[in-house]
Amino acid sequence: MEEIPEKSFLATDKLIFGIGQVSKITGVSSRQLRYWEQQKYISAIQTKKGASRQYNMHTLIRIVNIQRFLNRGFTLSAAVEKALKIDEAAPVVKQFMTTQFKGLKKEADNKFLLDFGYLDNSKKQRVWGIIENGETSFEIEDIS
DNA sequence: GTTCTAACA
DNA sequence: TGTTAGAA
Repeated sequence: MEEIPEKSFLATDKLIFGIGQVSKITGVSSRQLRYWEQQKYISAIQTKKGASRQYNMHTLIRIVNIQRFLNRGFTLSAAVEKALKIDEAAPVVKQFMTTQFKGLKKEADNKFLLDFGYLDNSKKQRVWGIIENGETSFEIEDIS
């Protein structure tokens, strides 16, 4: 039997994409990808000589983020800085959500409640994240 | 057929 | 940044 990794069921770092795949997925031209690498904005998996470039999932996501900011009108260098902030925030947000997110309640087709657990140790109030029609907000429920 | 590097009507 | 060349 194949052993299943405990931290994540998908070994995302082992998913690799060629430059053509990345270009089609992200809409970033291969010319741009090579230029960005030259500018040290992104990096391909260590490869020999003039062999074809391969990118891991993290780099793919990074490329997607940079492209999104470019589409919003940012310059390349500004887009890279924005993407870098996301790279820093992602693991923190992930840790917070995995520990604090308790479950999901579907209240209607267009309304979901995210259970964020107790507000504090008094356990007298519960925090809900609300998402309704694309709008998000918080709500505190008093527990009697 | 795809990707690489280098160069530029 | 696009595109093109010749090579791998």
